[in-house]
Amino acid sequence: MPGPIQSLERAAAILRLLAGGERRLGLSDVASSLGLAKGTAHGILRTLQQEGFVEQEPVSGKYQLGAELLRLGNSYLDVHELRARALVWTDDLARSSGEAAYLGVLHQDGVLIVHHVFRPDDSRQALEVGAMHPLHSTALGKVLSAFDPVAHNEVAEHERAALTARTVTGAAELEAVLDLTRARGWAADLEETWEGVASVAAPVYDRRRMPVGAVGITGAVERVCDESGIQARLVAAVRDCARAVSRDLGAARF
Amino acid sequence: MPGPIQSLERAAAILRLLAGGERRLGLSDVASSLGLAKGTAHGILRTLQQEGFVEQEPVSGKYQLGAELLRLGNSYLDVHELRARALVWTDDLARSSGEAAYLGVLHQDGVLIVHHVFRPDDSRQALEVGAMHPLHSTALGKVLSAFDPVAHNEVAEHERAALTARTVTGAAELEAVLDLTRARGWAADLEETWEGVASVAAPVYDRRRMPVGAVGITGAVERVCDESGIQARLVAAVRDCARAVSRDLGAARF
DNA sequence: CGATGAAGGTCGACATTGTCGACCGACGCA
DNA sequence: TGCGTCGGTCGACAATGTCGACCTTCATCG
Repeated sequence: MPGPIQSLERAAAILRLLAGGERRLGLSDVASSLGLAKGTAHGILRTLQQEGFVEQEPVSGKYQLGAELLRLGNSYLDVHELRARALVWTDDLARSSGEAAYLGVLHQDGVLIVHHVFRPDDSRQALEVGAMHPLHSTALGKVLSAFDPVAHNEVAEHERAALTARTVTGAAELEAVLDLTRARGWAADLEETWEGVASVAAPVYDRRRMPVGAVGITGAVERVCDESGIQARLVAAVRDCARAVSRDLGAARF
Repeated sequence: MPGPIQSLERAAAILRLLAGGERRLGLSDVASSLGLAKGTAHGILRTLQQEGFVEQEPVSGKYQLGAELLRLGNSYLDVHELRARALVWTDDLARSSGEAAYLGVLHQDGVLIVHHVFRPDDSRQALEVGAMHPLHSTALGKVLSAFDPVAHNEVAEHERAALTARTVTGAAELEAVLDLTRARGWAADLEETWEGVASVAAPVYDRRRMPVGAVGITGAVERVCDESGIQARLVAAVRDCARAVSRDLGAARF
């Protein structure tokens, strides 16, 4: 396999640096963070700016991400087949469950949210499309970790942060949770990611019966749970939705 | 000014090609569309794939945009100061007007939607963050064209498509509309972009009193208009919101 | 069923291209 | 007024990306 293109790798590293770090970075910050000569970093930044991938504050000269990324990210959603198929079903899921519905796919070491339907009753909710959620503590993440071998590797190799007192961080305990998930075909998150918030999710399969994503709902624990855990009707609604999307994608009947 | 980096320009062109064109493109399509040797195109695509900016369908080998773009686009929103300041005000605007509220900025030859609050009452609305709207026919676009010289150049130089029977396409007529917009400080779109849909928008200024974006509302023409055009209370609500955001950004009092 | 063409991908020689580090002017601070 | 740091430029050098021929695979078609 021939080598990758150096300047592109560096440009990608710069974009990630700008995305992850502080709000705005100066040229020298970028250069020293990545171990590049200032001239080199400047050339890359200048080109990225010209293409709209980064913007420069005219006063201070600091750099930040550019609008073209938002446009391209939106185009990604348009092309995404899983998302297109799931649109109508997740809408129904949110309506019937009364909670916010999510569609996520594996991306790097997390769950990338590619669709989000707001909870029907309420307003003032932040949109989370494009956000990343952890693999080891969310219902979506556990489903992917349980059914997708690549996700399983990721969750096994990465540090698992204790986000709340209930987060499962031990390798053996997590493995047991994933076994349970595989056995029953769905996963739950009972205040393991955010205090007071619970979620349920189930896997979506493509035409070759490979897991390609997960759908789920998230809501306040007192609405979503009863004395025995997640309410059975919500689990059923989520699983029905996952099956419906899978069928839309061409997976064989269950 | 030293030259831009060739491989980066080409990579950006490939991403735009994938974003704009058909759903998926093969290696040869990409190479011939951009006039590149197959080997060259392959090297760039391989690197972009490695970085997550494009994905390759394992069967068929065709390429499409990758998930990393969505993640970075989302990070762009996090960093965007105008958007951060506008979040709460546009929320209020949607609530008080009962219509969907939008925040847009100039990007290339269009309006890039960076925030969108759903209409409060109804569900089943498509999210439009990341979408591009035309400059010459939408209220947001007219506001930007009227107050931002760069946007004015763009709208003057580009072809203005007739999206509906009411779209203003002539240069002189558009200029008159923009003059009116400048004079009264807001713009309207009465079924000039979509049949049955009207919108109002007003400009947002930064601390140096430079126009940096526009806020507006959009809704069915029978709800938004009365016999004299856009309802006065809606115009007032939009202008109040724009002033509030501008004040938040540090613009002097009006 | 073998020929054919077009697909994605690889390879190695070449010289274009991006990189490096010294340098420049501007700004802010003491 | 001088120092330190900032963003940005310049030119030499060779590392780097590019090109076009070539390989394998697959679907098509005579």
